[in-house]
Formats: sequence, structure tokens, C-alpha cells
Amino acid sequence: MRYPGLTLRILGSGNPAMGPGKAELISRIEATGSISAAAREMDMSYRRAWQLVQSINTSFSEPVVVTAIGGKRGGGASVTDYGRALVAQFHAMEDKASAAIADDLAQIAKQLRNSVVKRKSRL
Amino acid sequence: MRYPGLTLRILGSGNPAMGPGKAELISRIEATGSISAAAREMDMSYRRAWQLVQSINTSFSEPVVVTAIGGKRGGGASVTDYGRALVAQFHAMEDKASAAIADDLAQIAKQLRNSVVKRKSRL
DNA sequence: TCGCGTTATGTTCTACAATATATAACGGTG
DNA sequence: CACCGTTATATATTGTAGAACATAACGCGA
Repeated sequence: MRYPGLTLRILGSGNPAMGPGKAELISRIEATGSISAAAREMDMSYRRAWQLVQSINTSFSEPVVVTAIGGKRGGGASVTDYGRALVAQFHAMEDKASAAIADDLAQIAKQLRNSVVKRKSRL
Repeated sequence: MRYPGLTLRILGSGNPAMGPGKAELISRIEATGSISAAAREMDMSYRRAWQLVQSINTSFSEPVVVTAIGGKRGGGASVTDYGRALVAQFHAMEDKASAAIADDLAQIAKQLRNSVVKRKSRL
């Protein structure tokens, strides 16, 4: 389930440490076992994806994504248990925040010219 | 009270219709009675501030900021009752969302290398 | 009528984010 | 050993958001 109408970002040192984009990147790394594959899926340059992984790993005191160079598949990346828990918690937080303001959101949505709640076309 | 550790944005048509920046801009327009003064206070170009006001006004079905050209002060801008209510509601939503995830936030903050909760220096 | 501060808007410039491109190192496999 | 796909990283290019700059219109007050 996505969370239309709301965007949540958690901050570390003033800069976003976790948000929807990073959470999705981690999930895709977990699914594909590769930073580059995840980047391709998200139409993102490998460099950027790698930098985001760097950012994530240095933001938290425990590693979220671990990587390996070389090997049968040329190398790869995997998500730690900690990382999985982190993403799960982030989504849980999205849920909670979304639920907490659901009423307001619904009310405001009615006052929006083209609410994402009504139309999901990006145009 | 600010809301460290969290950023909330509400979306209309996929694009942010309201967020911390726009909320602050509206408040400063209300305080100063002028888009340009508010822009100066926020170290923002007048053009950008004006564009944000445009964006806000077209996002919602009712005007949030109304303007006047010419006159004793050269013109000016004021916030409608609707706009005031909107900003108040947005801050209330920040409060609710913040409260809903406060526990998670506190827990995650401990795992951040340099949490904004611990240090508020921007560097 | 002129000047002032503002809104309103167009045009140009710039800083920065993201991409694109290139290259090296790695370690399995054929 | 050569090859492959990956991580890792440096450098160059591009796209674009925002700033800077310019200008017009407005309406009041001196």
C-alpha cells in the first residue's frame, strides 16, 4: 500500500536520512541482490544509487547494505537484518503518520484542485 | 515549536501542495503584508516567492494569498481567513504526525550518527 | 506629475544535482 | 587465462531549479 497525499522523511543532522526513495532503493537491492540492478529498475544512475547507499550506511551506526566485489555474479549487495528492520519500521511510521492525519488529509483533498486522491495520473 | 526529525508534505496531483517552506512563506506574508518583504526575510528571490504564491493559490480551490498593486505602500499582499486556517491545519497535522511516530523517531534517533535531536548545529 | 515600493512577468545567468562516460579491481566461471 | 558483471571511484557533461537582472503597470502621496 502506498501513501498518497503524504510524504514523510526522517532527518539526521538536518539532512534526510531516510525517505520513500531510499526505502524503495533498499527494498530493490534486497530483491535483486545488486545495487546496479536496483538502480536500473529505478531508472537511476549507478553512481547515484551507490552514493545513496553510502549516505544511508554512514547515517546509521549500523550497516544497512553490505557489498561484495567479484564472484560468480561479479559481486553484489545485500540488505542486513538491521536494514530490513529499518525499512519495515519506516513503512510502519508512514502508516502511523498517515493514519494520524487521515481525516485532515481527506478534508484538504476536497479543497485541492486536482487531488492525488482523486486522480493518480501524473501528466 | 518546530518538528525536528520529521518533514511532512501534503501532495496534490503528485506535486507538493503544502509543506514547511510554503507554510512559513504564508506566515511571513501575513506578518509583513508583502510578498517581497517575506521573500527578503527568507533570503529568497521575489520571483520565487511569487511563484510559490501562484502555486499555492492554484493548488487550492479557494485563494490563500490576495494581492494589490499600487497604493500608499506600493501594493501588498494579505492572507485570507481560509489561508490562515490552512496553515493552522497544516501545523496541526505536523503535530499529529509527529506525535504518532514520536516513539519510533526517538528510537531511530539513537541509531543515527549525528541526530538532529541530539545536535541542532547545522555545520 | 513625479517618485516610491510593490506586484507581475520575461530573460539571462549560475550553481548544483544528476547523468554520462571511463577505468580499475575483484573473484568466480568457462 | 580471458571474460563477465559487479563494486568503487574519478572526471566530464547535461539538465534544471533558483537567482539575478530588467522592465512594465499600478496607485498613492508629496
